[in-house]
Amino acid sequence: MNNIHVKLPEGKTAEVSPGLKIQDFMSTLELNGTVIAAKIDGLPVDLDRSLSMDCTLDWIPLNSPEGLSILRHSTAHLMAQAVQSLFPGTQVTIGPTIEDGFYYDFKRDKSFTPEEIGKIEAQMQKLAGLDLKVTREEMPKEEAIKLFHQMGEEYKVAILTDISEETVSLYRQGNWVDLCRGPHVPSTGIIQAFKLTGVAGAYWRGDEKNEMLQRIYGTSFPSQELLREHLHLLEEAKKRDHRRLGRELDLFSFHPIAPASPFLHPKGTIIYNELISHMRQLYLRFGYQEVITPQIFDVNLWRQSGHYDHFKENMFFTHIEDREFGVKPMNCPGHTFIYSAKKRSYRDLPLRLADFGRLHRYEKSGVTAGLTRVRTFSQDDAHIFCAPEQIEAEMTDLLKMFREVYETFQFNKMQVKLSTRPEHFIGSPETWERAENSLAQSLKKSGIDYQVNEGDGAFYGPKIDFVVTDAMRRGWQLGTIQLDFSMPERFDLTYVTAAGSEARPVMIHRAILGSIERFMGILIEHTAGAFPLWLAPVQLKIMTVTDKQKVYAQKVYEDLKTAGWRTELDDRNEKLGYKIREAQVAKVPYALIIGDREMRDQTVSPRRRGGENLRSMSVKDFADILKLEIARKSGELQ
RNA sequence: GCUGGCGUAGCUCAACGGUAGAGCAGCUGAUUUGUAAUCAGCAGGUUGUAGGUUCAAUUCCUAUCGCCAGCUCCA
Repeated sequence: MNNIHVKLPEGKTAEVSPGLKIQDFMSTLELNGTVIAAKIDGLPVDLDRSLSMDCTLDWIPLNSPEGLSILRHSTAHLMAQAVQSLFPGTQVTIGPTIEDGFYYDFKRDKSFTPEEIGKIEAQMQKLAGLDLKVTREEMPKEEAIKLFHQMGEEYKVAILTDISEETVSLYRQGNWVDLCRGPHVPSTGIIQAFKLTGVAGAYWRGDEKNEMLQRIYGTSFPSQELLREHLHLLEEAKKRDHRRLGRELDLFSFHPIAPASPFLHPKGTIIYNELISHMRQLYLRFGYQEVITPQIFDVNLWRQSGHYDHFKENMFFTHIEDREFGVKPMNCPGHTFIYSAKKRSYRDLPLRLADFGRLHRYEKSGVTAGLTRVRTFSQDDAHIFCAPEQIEAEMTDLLKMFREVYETFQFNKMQVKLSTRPEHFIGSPETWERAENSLAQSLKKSGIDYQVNEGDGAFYGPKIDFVVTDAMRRGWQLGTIQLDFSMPERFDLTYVTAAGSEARPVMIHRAILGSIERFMGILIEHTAGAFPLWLAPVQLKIMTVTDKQKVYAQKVYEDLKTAGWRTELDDRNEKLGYKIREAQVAKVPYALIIGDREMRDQTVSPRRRGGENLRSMSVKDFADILKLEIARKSGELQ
């Protein structure tokens, strides 16, 4: 038989005899690092795969993203093997790789206790220590169904039934076998550094109508060191958790008396109000008018708007004088009444109404979390009533505004998603198409890259969602722009065109920060609580070195306070280092040190949060620096 | 809502069938201090709530509320 030609990375070609296993071929080469799988013509395969024809061969090293994913998938198998050896009768279902780890869902009547998780980990160590060979075999689907049926693995049978291919692959390690596409590590000994990180219930096929399975989460790394690093990173993220910082910095609290409803403390309220006043400044520039609308409406409003049908289980209701009222979960229906309070002309459009009104949504217990999912909140909400032909111009303005806002908060990476017509929709397909096109058009015109989420739009119109990346490289969906043809219809909104005929306006729902509360939570984690000067609840902390400077410090304090700076005075009889530390821990942007020298020269010595010392200067000079920093609204991220 | 875990002083945690202890924070006093913690003393708790088992419950059991991790949902 003729030899075959194998193209290797870096352009080399090797001639090998057909049937040679990749791993045997590998041993003839000098490879750097650990290769745990390979690619034949771009398709990932196991190392025990035989080379049968001319091909291009690539290596998948353990420390590559693909290699890591294979390692984790194999670790999931190792875990499943451990579970089934320890708890016979437990059925396996699926066990995919996820970001930073993997999970495996099991069918077992009892859930796994922490002690059992420990045992599973130990068993995994043992199985890894045996360095079991992981081998692939293929068989006809029907045969596999029989096999898994015999084994009592009914979930695997269900998965197999849904597979369209006629041949499926199985992986064996020791006496354990699983249905899997692969590839996998060549032997279990490669799996060294792993940890099981959690247990949780999960519905079979992600449907809450299905039975609940027991999910075990875990993660796996090429080395103990990398695993430790990862766990350390998790610890760091915990330190930035806004719930923890919210308490430590005295920003907000929660109480069982009002579940999932934040109490904003004075310092948290400053941030909240600064965020709103920041948006108000933009509204002035972008032509918005702020309105205030009722909190509670007759349920008929919610019937008319369609929210009652779709979301009544998420609304709060109250009954009085034989009328039923619903607490508003959103502002838009209220705004239609301002629109239609008088006869509108095309000259009124676009009409941009902004509302920071408090909203209440009954979020199911179990889904709420800190500030990021609450039952009462407000949004930087606005509705733009415009003529259909104005959509594109409005969009251009909006995109500009969105970008500007996110840049201010140093969310420098922004991902944009355009969601199109869903299965169930209202309005005509033509209107939808026109709307989707104008959204896409404006995005392109503004030079914004976006991805299309087919069929993910709201039932009343297409939308654009904005996802930003924070300092911990986590994505957060913040803003949204939604076109709405339904609400103007339902509330019979009209305007008189230039030609004198009646026409239907379009409504654009939009929020940039989204929920202010949630945005605060995200911002706290993004900045690690070290807010830029303009947002900092306490901007300056004046501290004396000894009691001798008390009077002068008091005067400096009064001056800065009168000038409008949020200032605190620390003239306690404590050592300077102690005071500095407190200010630093409280993440106050500037500490102003006042000792004998400053008193003599009538100056202050500013120290920036983080340790940088500025030269001594007069209060006036310092205030100028502050003003500049405020004007830029900038700040370094920690 | 579902699965599991956890509720002890303001915070972080200890004690574990014999009615609770530390550090930090707080208060008082001493110290007068120059860029991330001076020392000493004092005070602080119906052990989330309600039942039950027991001679005795913070500890064991049940229910309930809340929080946490996921799942489902998110106009």
